Amino acid sequence: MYRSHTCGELRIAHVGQQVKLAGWVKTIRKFGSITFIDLRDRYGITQLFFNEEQTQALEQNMLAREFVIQIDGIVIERSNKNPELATGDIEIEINHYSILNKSEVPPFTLDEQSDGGDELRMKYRFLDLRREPLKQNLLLRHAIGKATRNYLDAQQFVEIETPMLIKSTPEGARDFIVPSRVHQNQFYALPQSPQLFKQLLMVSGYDKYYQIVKCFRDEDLRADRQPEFTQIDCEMSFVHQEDIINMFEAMTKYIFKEVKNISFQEDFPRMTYDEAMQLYGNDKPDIRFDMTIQDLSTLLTKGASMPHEFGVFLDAEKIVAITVEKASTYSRKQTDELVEWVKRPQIGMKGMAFIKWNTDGTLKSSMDKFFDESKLKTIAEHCQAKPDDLILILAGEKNLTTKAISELRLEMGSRLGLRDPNLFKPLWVVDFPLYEYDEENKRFVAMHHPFTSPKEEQLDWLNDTSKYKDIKANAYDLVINGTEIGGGSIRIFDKKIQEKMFAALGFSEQEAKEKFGFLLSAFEYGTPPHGGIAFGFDRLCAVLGHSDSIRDFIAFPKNNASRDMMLNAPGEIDDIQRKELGL
RNA sequence: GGAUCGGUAGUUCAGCUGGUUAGAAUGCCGCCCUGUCACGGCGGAGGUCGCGGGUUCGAGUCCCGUCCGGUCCGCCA
Repeated sequence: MYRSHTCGELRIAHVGQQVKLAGWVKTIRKFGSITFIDLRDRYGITQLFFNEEQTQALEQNMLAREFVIQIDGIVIERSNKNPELATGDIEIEINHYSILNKSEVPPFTLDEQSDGGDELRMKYRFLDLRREPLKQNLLLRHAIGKATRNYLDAQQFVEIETPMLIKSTPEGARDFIVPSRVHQNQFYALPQSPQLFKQLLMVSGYDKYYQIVKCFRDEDLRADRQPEFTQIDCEMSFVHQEDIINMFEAMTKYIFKEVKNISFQEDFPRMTYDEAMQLYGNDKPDIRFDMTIQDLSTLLTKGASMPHEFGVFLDAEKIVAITVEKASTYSRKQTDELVEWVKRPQIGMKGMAFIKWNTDGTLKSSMDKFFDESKLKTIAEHCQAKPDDLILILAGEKNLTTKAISELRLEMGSRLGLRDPNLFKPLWVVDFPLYEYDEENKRFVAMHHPFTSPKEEQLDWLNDTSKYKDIKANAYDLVINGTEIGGGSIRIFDKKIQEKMFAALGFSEQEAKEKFGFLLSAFEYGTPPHGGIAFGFDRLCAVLGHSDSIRDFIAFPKNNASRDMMLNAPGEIDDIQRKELGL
């Protein structure tokens, strides 16, 4: 027996017991003839006490950080207790210890706050995972997964696995491709999601399905995007949008309660896509703070109600503003800095105008040459500003300006500390457009995916290209704190409508049959009405863990360039493999 | 595909307008220390300044190229 207890469980009540512990040497603190060692395992830290005799024995053995040791000894009460530590009331007086394995000096410290850089810690991920914060993240992930399974199991969902080696499909993200050895010059694709399989399972009659499942997308990465990621993938039959939203709102509440002991008393608010875009410039609004966007286009563009000669506004397609409360004291330096911020290439604005409504009632702006004080006041009032507020105004091309004001709003929220990570503000965004126009390829593409059903009352509009941009879908996203946590839709279950959808997306009948024939075929054998949702499991973990980066919640993540720094993958394959695969 | 920031001791970083022998902290090694828990004190070792080229009397510092990493845009139904 290597151990009788873990390093996290001994308490004052164990005093006097003979115990065996095993773990890693975290720190060694030597005081002449006595020594303290913090022994660590995943359950916690227990202090070991080496008396004079044992300390002398230690010196001969060269114990060092991260050695794996086993000890036996007696639990004693500490004379100096450490309230910071769960086991801080006791320590183990050593009778005997043995080194189970030695360790090189780790390349970075494995404390709460490591001294190592990202690159190094990724390379030695197995060491980084010994650190408390990452351990907590993985335990949180486990707890969320467990709560999810508990909830769905109680609701009679069945977890069913779907294949990883499937067929490449058009639309959507780029597929990861796996060459087939048996069938030379043919390729499998790894699933971007089990979308089609879960729909087929509905046809098969498994009316409540879920799976916590890996998905793969061969696109460039971000802090919140990995090439392989995990979804909580769900689908239900005989449901309307309302049923899905209720079911998974309850699941979300259950997870928060189980994992964070946070109760949401009220229903999650709902907002249409159009409202979200108008008020927040964004389909995943962070509603922890207001600072909603005011549209000044009708007031200030060419031919609009207020006459003026400010060319930037006259030439603009769209003029929008946000009101930053109690920020009228912003200095010239601070506003200049904000102007530079919006001019960065990532934002891409040419400039920014602002109005300060001072506490003495006067108004000062960057456009004083063009607007007298009464006009400034009209604009400010239009923005629902009050004295002591600062109004930031952006003008330009419609899409760019919308995106920029949305980013500016989030930036101001961050700067003013309005994005409290301990506050969770979920909402549903509903009524997404069915189609989105792809400027590059001059055609409509499915905003969600090609199996999403249009609003029933707009079904006829599928026959009229001019109405495509206005068709809304039975699609919904769950957003928490500005992060898209989940998204889904009620699916098309009628073969004719599905064919029409494929046609609208520019597939020929031949192509549709080739790519999705099995689905169309299944639609001929009794498909129930169905819909579902998929949650980004990694993102959910990150949000609950108060982090922006999903990497911290994945045991072995990839870096920004899709590389596994520890394995140094991807790598070359040898000629024999290459030949076998016909590459 | 693009923008941007970075690469100097094991590690995290400083190193100004180019100028003696490239520093700090931490880690590591040695000595001292009986109540620490970020222990403390004293001493020591440790560097091809990512790589290649160029400018210069002289390059960690300036220029060009390249590789690697971070963040973001495009992309991600």
